[in-house]
This record gives sequence, structure tokens and C-alpha cells, in this order.
Amino acid sequence: MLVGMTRPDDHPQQPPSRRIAADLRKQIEQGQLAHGERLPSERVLAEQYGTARNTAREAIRLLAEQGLVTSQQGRGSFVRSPERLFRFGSDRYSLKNRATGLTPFRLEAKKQGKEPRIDVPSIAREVPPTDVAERLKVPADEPSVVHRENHYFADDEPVQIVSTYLRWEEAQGTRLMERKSGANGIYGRLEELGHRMTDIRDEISARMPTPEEARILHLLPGVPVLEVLHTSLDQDGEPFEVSRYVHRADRTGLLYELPVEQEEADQDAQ
Amino acid sequence: MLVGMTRPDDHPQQPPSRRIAADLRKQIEQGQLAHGERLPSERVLAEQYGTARNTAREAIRLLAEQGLVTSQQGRGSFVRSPERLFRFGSDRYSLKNRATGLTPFRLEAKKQGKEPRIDVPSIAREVPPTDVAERLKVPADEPSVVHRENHYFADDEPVQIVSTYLRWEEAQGTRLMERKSGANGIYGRLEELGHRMTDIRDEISARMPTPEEARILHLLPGVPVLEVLHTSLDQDGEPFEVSRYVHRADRTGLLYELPVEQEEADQDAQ
DNA sequence: GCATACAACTGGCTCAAGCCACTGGCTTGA
DNA sequence: TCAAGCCAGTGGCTTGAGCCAGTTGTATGC
Repeated sequence: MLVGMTRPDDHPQQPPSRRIAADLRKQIEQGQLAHGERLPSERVLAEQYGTARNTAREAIRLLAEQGLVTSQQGRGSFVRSPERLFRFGSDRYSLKNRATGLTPFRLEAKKQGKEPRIDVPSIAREVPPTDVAERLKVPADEPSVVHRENHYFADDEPVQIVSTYLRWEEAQGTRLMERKSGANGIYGRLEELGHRMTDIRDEISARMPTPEEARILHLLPGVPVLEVLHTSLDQDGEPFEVSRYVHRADRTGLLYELPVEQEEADQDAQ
Repeated sequence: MLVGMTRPDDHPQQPPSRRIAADLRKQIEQGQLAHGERLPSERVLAEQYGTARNTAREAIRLLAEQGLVTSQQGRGSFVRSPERLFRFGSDRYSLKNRATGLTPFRLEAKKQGKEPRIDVPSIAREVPPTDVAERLKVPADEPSVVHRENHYFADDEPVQIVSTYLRWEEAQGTRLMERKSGANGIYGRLEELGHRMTDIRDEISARMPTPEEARILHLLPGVPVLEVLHTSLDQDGEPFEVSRYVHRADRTGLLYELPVEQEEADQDAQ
């Protein structure tokens, strides 16, 4: 009897493909199949379980969907090794980092010994998406924003896609329209326009990537993305910049450290 | 010619299943297939594209994996409607909510007109997972914690799984070991033990659910989970509670609002 | 009027076979 | 020595067939 192979009646009305997947999952979790190790080939699995190759294949596909294994044509299927590289902290916007002269991403990359690279595929005046328009307080039915699209890499591995939206009326004719926006990046220019970043608001969600995102980020099946819709508020509490971050979730985490609001007499915040 | 059907040479070396999936995706994005609408059946799609049923089926599976459609045996495949219900704000720990006498989840649910329910499947002394042990500053090789597992529901729909870990030496013999922990929940009891929640630290990641989580949360294929590893720090900066939140990402988002640290002379933070 | 039974659909899952593209180790020959 | 070529093994993708289980509308019979 092979290790980790269950008797058919352990999983009564489980279809064979799920049963094989469950067996393999157990072997991975219990370490009988180590990280990076090769799984039995589809043809071998099929024979071991007395099923068609398609059924064994389906089992491996299920595990790939769960982000547990990954297949390579001509080589085999392998147990995926967990790796969490980037942790974007809530201090990434902190002004104290200004002293370094680096933008938040470059700073984070350097901290972790990675070589950062930033591509700027496009900078264009556009009609904003409705969620961005709402948050930036601009009309959603006219080209009221400048959209800067950035792709971020660490050691040439794509890490995140960032779409930054600024008010067209403010960005027009400034270095905010250029690829190289000058010292301290766009926040430097925005400060010169009278916007000191005072508060931020990050709305976080997770979803599966679009095929387009999967292509740009080199995503394997079973890897979701973290989407952060970020709003910067200035000293007057007015939004002056909205960005949509799309992170690959297998390489990225977020970290928020914050004080807890303490009890007060009658702070009636709706 | 059917709407949205591309000529084969639009996608040169795309395999048929991907081509069908891309066509359907386009039809969904352009609104030719509305939210909730039924897709053509597998057999019909196969005939339209001149492929085997399995190939059409594969196309639909690809879309399901991307979270775009969902299939129901005997009924058909349908365009999934986006719905984001719960938004957990960073003020959910705020002490000012104490006035309501509700725990954060109950408060959030009420705000949104949902009926909250909390199951407590288990409360037990355990050996902590290593990531929890690190953060709670307890030994990882002995039963040094109490693990409270909670399942949260809104209108009987499962929303999140929460595992809370407390120091065994503190929780032992108190209401922290009971299902009903008293006024203001466990935070009320912890405060009596001298821990006033002063800062929090949330580490956020996203991944595909385990089969177990998919079962508890009723997750469809193509829906990731948001995992939040939360640490509460007291007035002395000491951790006194660690919780792992597993949210279904199709119904849940997170919101963090925080002030930006302003520039200072030489705040040499690590 | 109403419950039952049925028929025609739907997706779920499997089979057995085949061809393709890619990998990696081995053999061959210069 | 080393490069080129071969070949066995791998996953990628499709075919066409079959059976099952769940759904829904319709016809039947009480």
C-alpha cells in the first residue's frame, strides 16, 4: 500500500478525482511530499488509482486551483513552495521616509535586498472609473483625470500593477504628466501644489486576476490578487490622489499598524 | 454570426477552450451577457464552436476559476453578480464602540441591516501555530494558548472564520474559557486582566481557501479568502491577543483609515 | 384542483484514446 | 571534448462517448 493512499471507502461518495486530490493534499500537508518535490506523473497516478489519465489529471488541476501545486510541461507537477517576500507596511506613506529620497516602493525593495524597477507604460488624460471618480471627487463622465499606469518589479519579477489617478486640472502642464516626475516622486510635486498628505484611506479586497493581470504579473493558476484602492487626503481632508494597487498575493502581504481610538465622552461618529 | 463570437484567427495559437472562454468573457464585460443571465449550455456551445462538449465545458471551467461565472447542476451556468457586503473598518476595534455593548462584528452587521449570528465550535487549550506563538510571545512547543474558534454569519450566510488565541496562563479559570464571555466580549475580560487595547497590528494576505474553509464558508470555485493575522497590543506595547480572520473575499472587504506620520527631525524607527 | 409521473433538459464526472510541445538525459559522431 | 541529435517521459489539450444526478415544465390521472 502506498503511503497516503486511502481506501476507497474512506471517502464514501467522493468522486475519484477528489479522492486522489485529497490524498495528495494530505501527503503534502504531512510532509511526505516536500516543498518543491515532484508529484507522481499523471500516467503513474492514474495507474496507481486504477483510473483514466484524465481523472488523475483532474486531481492535479484541483490542487493547482488551490494554489498547492504547479505543473510544468515536459517536467512534471511540483509542490509549490510558500514564499512571502514583500510586506507593504502602513508606514509606506510616512513622510519620515522622505529623507531617503526614495519612493515608497524603492525603499521597501531596498530594505529587502531586491533591485527595484518601475515601468511606466502610459500616462494619459482619461475618463475615470466610477469608483475612482467618487473618491477623488471629480466628474465620472468626462476626462477629468490623469491616469499614470506603473508596473513594479523586484529583481525583474513583476510584483504589482499600480494605476494612479490625479486631477487633470492640477496635473496639466506639470511634471506629473512626465515619466520622471522629479525629487520625491509625484508626492513631491503634489506637495508643491499645496497637498500635504495627512490621512490615507485604503480599501482592500481580494479576487482572482483577469487574464490580462495574470499575464503581466506572471501569475500561475490558483494565485489571487490583492487589490488596494488607496485615497490620499490632504491637510484639509480633501482627496488629491487615488491609486489602485494590484498585488500578486503569492508574493505580497500588507501590514497595518495603528493606534486604537480610545474611549471618549460622546464622540458620536455615526 | 453570433454576437461576440470571434473568427478563429483572431486568437492565432490559442487553444479552442481558451478562445471560447475569451469570447464569453468579452460578452460578459460588454454586457451582452448580463449579471445573473444564463450562458448557453455546454452542449450548445460545443455545437456553435464545432468542438466536443468537454472543450466547451473546459471554457466554462476557466471562467469559473476566474470567478466570473458559476455553474449549477441541472440548471446551467450563470454570470456571477458582484456583491460586496461587509466592509470591516479599522475602527472596528475602536473603544468608542463599547458604548453600544456590541462586539465589533455584531455592530458591523447591524450597521448593514444584517442579522448576526456567532457560532463557537470549540474553545480549547492548544499548542499554538508558530506564527501565532511568535506574535503572542509564548512558547510554540507546549500548550501555551487557548484557542477560541468562531464562525460568523450574517443572515445565516457564513462570512468569516475567526481563530482567537489567548495566553493560557491568563485565560485559565476565567470566562475567557466560556462560550459566553460576558459584557463587551473577550476584550471586556482582557481589560479586567489589565490589558487596555492601545495599538493593533494587522497582517493581510490573500490565498485560495482550503477545502475545509470552502466547505464552512460555502465558497464557490474562483473565490479567494482574505486572511488577517491580527495582534492586539496593550498600554505597555505587549501583545495580549492574536486572531486569525479568514474572510470570504466575494462578500468582504477591509478598510483602513489612518493618519500619515509627519516628518520629524530624527525619528530613527529601526 | 392538485399531486404524481414523466420527459427533456441541465451540469458532474469518467473513460480510453490520440496528438502535440516541451524537457532532460543519453547516444552518437565529428 | 563537445556539440548535435535522438528518444523516452512529461504535461497540454482535444475527441466522442457514456452514465449519473439534479431541475423544470408538462402531461396524466385521481
